[in-house]
Amino acid sequence: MLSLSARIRTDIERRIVSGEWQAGHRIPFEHELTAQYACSRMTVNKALSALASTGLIVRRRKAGSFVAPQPGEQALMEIQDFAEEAARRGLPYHHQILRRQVEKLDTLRARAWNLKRACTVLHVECLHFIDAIPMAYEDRIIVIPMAPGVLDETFAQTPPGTWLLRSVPWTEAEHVLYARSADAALAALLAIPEAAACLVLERRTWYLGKMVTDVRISYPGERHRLVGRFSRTANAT
Amino acid sequence: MLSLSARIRTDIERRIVSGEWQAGHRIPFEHELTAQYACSRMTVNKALSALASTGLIVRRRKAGSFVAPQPGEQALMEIQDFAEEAARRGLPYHHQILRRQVEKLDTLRARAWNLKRACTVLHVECLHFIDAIPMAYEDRIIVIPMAPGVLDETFAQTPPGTWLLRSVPWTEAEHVLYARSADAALAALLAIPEAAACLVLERRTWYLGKMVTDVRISYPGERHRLVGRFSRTANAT
DNA sequence: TAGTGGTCTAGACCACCGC
DNA sequence: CGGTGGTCTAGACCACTAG
Repeated sequence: MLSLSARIRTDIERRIVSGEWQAGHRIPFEHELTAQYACSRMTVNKALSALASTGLIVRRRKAGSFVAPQPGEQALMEIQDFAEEAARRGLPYHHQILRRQVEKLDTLRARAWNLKRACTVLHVECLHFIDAIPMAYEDRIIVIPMAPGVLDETFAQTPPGTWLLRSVPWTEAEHVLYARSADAALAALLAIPEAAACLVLERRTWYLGKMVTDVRISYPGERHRLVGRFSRTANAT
Repeated sequence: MLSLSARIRTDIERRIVSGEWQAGHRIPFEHELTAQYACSRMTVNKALSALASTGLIVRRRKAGSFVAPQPGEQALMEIQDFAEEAARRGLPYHHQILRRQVEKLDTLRARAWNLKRACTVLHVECLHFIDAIPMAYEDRIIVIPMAPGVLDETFAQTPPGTWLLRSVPWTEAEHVLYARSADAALAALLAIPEAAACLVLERRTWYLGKMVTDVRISYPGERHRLVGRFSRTANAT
């Protein structure tokens, strides 16, 4: 049993994550929702304030409330976009697609990718360069039905991670971080000595409980650091 | 200019992080705060609800509102307590203090520890064992004035990270993660081959803008993984 | 300037739960 | 049982800002 304000909030949330209301879409005014749900303005305000505090919407006096432009990742989630990172540092970025093919995963191989069932996926490998130096090797599968349009995308212009962030909604994610020594193949790709230490980030993303993508990104240990910031001060009002 | 409900919230927040109100302390009832701040109950309720949603307090009908037992870390912050991790996995834990000495850091050495000024600190090195296998090497400095009582603590019973978590409040933290190859000394301590890949976590913690502690924890890459989970669904009501 | 969100009031009813 | 928090109402005044 949800409270009315919680129901209003989840109703709006669902429309946003489903893509029905895209970034920039204007949410009904408080007085409209008041009429729609037959409740007082305070109840609506509580729902919208909660959404604003999570960053899902932004509110402007006189203008209204709008779906926030960025799906708004948090902390360590932000590290994904290499092009953006390079731009911040004023360095040129490019990427290179090493593989892009549809694969049928049998049960065994599916399990290796943390999928429960056999499945048809798009398998992509990609190298990321910042200032012409290889900064990361990305090995990724994308569950095709979860990413409509992915088969029309070559990733020539936009690397797969960036494309997915822009095109596919997600609700849950998991990161796993560990260090390993580069094998010969990885060392060659990243132009580092064999057995050099690498930082490996595995990221799995779901939408409403269904796997969207599973990616393993390997960074040369000496060239990359992941940074996360935390604050315990509440971020309201 | 803070709103009244925000002021009530930060007033209570400050008493909690300062230690004036310890875990389990009962916060004044809503009607008491209503009288104290000469405002309506809704205003007080908004402040307390916000604190409850961040996990800083817990609220129980008929009983009242209480400072939450755990200071409530988030996501990757939780990885710090080895004893707890070992207990979850049903394995024995112990630690070994390799160094514990007061040091005067000159400006140069202070900068190496990310401190801006010369400073007197407690320097601690510690090895963590799970199931008798070395799981991490910890190299830490503690800014003595920020951790009252630290000079009376030998860390024989409680490792420094756990002691700090329990004894010293913090408001901001930063994590930096990277991979490196173990040098001879680290390899010997962790009982791994020289040049094996290690995951290094640097964590800096501040209280109201002043550095509390700076720690570098090195994990054998093959023996440890850091996991973080994220969800975009709001976690209220 | 008019309309929006930001905040607050002084009530109200209810569910829950410790006594 | 009585007191607490959970939620909601039907107003109100104000600050901000887009048009």
